Amino acid sequence: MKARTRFAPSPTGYMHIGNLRTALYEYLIARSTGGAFLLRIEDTDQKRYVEGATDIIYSTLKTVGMNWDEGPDIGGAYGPYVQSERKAIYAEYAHKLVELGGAHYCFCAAREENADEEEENAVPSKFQDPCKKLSLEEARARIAAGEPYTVRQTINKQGKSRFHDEVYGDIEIDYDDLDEGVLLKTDGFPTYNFANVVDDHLMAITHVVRGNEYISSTPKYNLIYEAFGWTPPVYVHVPQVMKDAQHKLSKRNGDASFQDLVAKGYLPAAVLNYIALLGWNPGDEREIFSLEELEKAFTIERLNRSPAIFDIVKLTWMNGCYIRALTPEEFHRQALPWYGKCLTRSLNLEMLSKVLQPRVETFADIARETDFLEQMPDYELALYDNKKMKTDASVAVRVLKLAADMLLGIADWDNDSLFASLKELAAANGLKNGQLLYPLRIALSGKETTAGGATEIAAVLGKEETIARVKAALAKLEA
RNA sequence: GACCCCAUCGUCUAGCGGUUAGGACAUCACCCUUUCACGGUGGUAACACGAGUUCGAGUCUCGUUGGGGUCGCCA
Repeated sequence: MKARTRFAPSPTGYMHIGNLRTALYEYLIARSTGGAFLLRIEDTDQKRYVEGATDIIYSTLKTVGMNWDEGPDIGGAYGPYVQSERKAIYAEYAHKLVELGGAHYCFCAAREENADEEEENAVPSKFQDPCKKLSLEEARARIAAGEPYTVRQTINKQGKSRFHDEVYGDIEIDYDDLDEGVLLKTDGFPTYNFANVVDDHLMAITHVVRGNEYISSTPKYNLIYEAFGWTPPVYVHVPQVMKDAQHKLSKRNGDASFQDLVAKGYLPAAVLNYIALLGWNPGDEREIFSLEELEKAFTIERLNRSPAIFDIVKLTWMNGCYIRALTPEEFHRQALPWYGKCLTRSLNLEMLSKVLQPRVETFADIARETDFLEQMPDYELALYDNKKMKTDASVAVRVLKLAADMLLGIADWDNDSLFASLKELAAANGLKNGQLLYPLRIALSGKETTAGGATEIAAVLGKEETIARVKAALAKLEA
């Protein structure tokens, strides 16, 4: 069966990780069945609209390669794809629904935003709407007189409502537990509860994929489908992405959005790969998936029911895998802008990339790994003490003098030549490699650990700076 | 509070009545090694609890506990 799915975000700001994952599952359901994936902008709440938010949605989906077949920008047979442009459609269907008995006009005032915080009657009662008793003629007369109104869902059914969800199975909810919510607001805009039903039907959506917070209200949507005589879609409710066991991942708590992660040096493909596995697994032990591979491997059956905690540590590991899988040229190309942020000195950047690629997990690690290249840090002479390498400050003085002389004569300033020459020098003076290389690395970096060894650092720094640092180190040792 | 959902190593998960409960991240040890990484090998670590069904339960049923969600003219 060819599925038609939709990603229907509201343009309220960032692309949240949970949203992106939902979009991914929608995309995968469409692609894995040879169906269509569409984009619909749900901007029925003008108060929450954020300038530029739709551009973030477009660019995020494009960045990760989730191309849509129909949408506001490219059109399609079921447009328009922006809800604010469909206002007349909702009004038409809302009035129709009233005639069909699925809704009624309501003149009650909106409840205060900050109504008595802790309602003393702890027993919440279903909203009892007096307007339900109004005759249609009476209601229409009041509307004609200019009185503000809403269209509110009418729920007169008794007993149990049942529906099937692809992930959660059969769910049963008592009709008495359903609220008669507003479908069309005073301003003429629909609420999500109404717009999504009308649009999903009109746009021939076959699979509705959304967060499981919508499970409770699904029976209400089914009532609307029923009243119109429409067939409800296949429901695929997905569990939440959590920050920890108690809290949902949300921008409000300062949790990372997709663009935050990219800005922190994560690769879009790695982020997408990681979130795909947050609630889905292939059934075997593969973990690294490109979008194309996900399209092939994905099935709704392997979606999970329990919430998943977003683990930045594992994402970081996975990002490291993606970075190492980059060709050296591609890594270098992507690293360049990051070098620009923290390095001003003239360095052998190709060599630096070679050293860094297997050692960084995100591009943001570059700054931490290269700080000493920009400027020698202050360091203790005790750094020269190393039992395993059998070195200390006095050994350092001796070997650095030897090295300084030899370095002057090296013509091919690259890692291989440097390493070969230094090895030879060590052998000629009865030294272990480490006794020569360890102090040299300290002299060049002033750090206990560095990305790359002594000769690699020398190759990155260049001849002039290397010799200058060795001389400075000698001066410091002999002071 | 009512209703709905969830429950396997710290985390993501496999498991669909009989397993030494598997993998990945993290962690620890060792190997490799010019430090650090990468890579390799090995280790520690889980079925929330209680009944029941069954010859046999992580797997099925019920309950308890814990957590989450819904109860907006937000989506």
